[in-house]
Amino acid sequence: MTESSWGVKAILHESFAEIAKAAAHPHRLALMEHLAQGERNVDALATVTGLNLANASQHLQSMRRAGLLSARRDGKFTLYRLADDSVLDLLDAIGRIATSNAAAVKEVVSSYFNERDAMEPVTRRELRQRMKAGTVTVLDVRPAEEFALGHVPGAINVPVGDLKRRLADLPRSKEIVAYCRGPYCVFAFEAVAALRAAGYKARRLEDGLPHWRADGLPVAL
Amino acid sequence: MTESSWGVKAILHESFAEIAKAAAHPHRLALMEHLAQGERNVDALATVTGLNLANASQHLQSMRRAGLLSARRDGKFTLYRLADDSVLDLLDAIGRIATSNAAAVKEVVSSYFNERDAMEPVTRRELRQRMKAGTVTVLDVRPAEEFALGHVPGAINVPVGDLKRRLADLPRSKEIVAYCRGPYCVFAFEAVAALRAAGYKARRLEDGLPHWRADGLPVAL
DNA sequence: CCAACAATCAAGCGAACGATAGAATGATAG
DNA sequence: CTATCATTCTATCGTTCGCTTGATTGTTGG
Repeated sequence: MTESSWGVKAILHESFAEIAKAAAHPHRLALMEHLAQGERNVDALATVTGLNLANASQHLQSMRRAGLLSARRDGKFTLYRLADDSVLDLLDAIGRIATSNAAAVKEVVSSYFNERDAMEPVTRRELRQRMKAGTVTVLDVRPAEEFALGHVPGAINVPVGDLKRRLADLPRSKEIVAYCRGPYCVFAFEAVAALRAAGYKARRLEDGLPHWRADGLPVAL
Repeated sequence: MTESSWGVKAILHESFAEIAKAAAHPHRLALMEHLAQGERNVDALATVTGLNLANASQHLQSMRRAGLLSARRDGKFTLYRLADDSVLDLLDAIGRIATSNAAAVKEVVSSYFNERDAMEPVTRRELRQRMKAGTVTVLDVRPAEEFALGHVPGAINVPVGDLKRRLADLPRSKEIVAYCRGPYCVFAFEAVAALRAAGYKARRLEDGLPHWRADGLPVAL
């Protein structure tokens, strides 16, 4: 009985290691960040991450084998997506360890969080209430393709690169809440900084669309 | 502004990958499982995991560099421990993905969970209440050294290998709740099975001591 | 100061990984 | 049925990883 547990432990640790290994590459993390926004085909993912097609395909397959992704065929496209919301938890856990224990990350984060209180994010709960009350403008600063895969209902899509030239689209009367891909997507930080510089009252939403969706909150298409 | 974010993303993904990589090895996962029980020196960890000393030392150092572990010197010993409770979250997230998406793990888990309802674990909250009411015997089936590093107050320590010959130490009147190192430590499953075979009423505690401690519940020494 | 022990360091080896290019497969549209 | 496009497969090459061995550093106790 206890002899058998030797092998069991080994099997579990080996399986766990395969999952961690599948997440343990910068390119694969980038791919997952994009996949968290919604289903995408290989070519689109390769383009957006700047990877060679075959290379992207191999990374995606290795993550699929490990159980991080699932794939389905649609016509001549292979559409990949995150296997599960638990994959988001994994990414969150890694991020939390990084922000508290990795020097490089602490530095980057603090350079974006320099106005500590001011950058304090709006919670999903709070945003939901203020949306109902109509006291806030929601701004989605991701690229249009990602916006198209799902966004916070009523949000305005202005990719961060277009923000300066499209300030006129945004009402000055209400506070603006900006969001993007996730807790470590810098677009929302940059957007808030730019908006404030232009005299707007702006804050960012905690995390991004993937967490909003995983929380069971409504998503518009 | 948006040009700078290219590099920022790369830095973050690289740092995140280092953390995942540090967790992505069966031996390192085994080491962390033991460290979750409390501080240990290199030699003790090498022995308990069956690793060569230098090898264990190298694995521990790589995890320390990645921010998963911290170390302190005590006399001629180097005592390692988990850097943070967030490391437990990482291990949990990996485990959750494994149980839902990895074939090998699903098989192992289902073989231990074969009596689904019967194996349903006791929650920490429930155990705490029943401890106060005195309606339960708590059984710690980990090795004595780990018990010594901290255990649920009032728990009886009977390492799983000694269980059959020490059944007399356990009262038949109350239900027994067994726990060990964590959600994937098989000792508690085996103990519950053995106890039931001997006519006891027994269940296992959800997770193990590390989660009990991380939850802020009292730990005795 | 020296002997004993804990841990790390340094070098070397085989195995696994990651990227690339080119061939092969699968699916659709004419 | 063929041409085309999306993706995967195969082979290759350089790099990194993991383990072992033996030497080195650091700390304690006599």
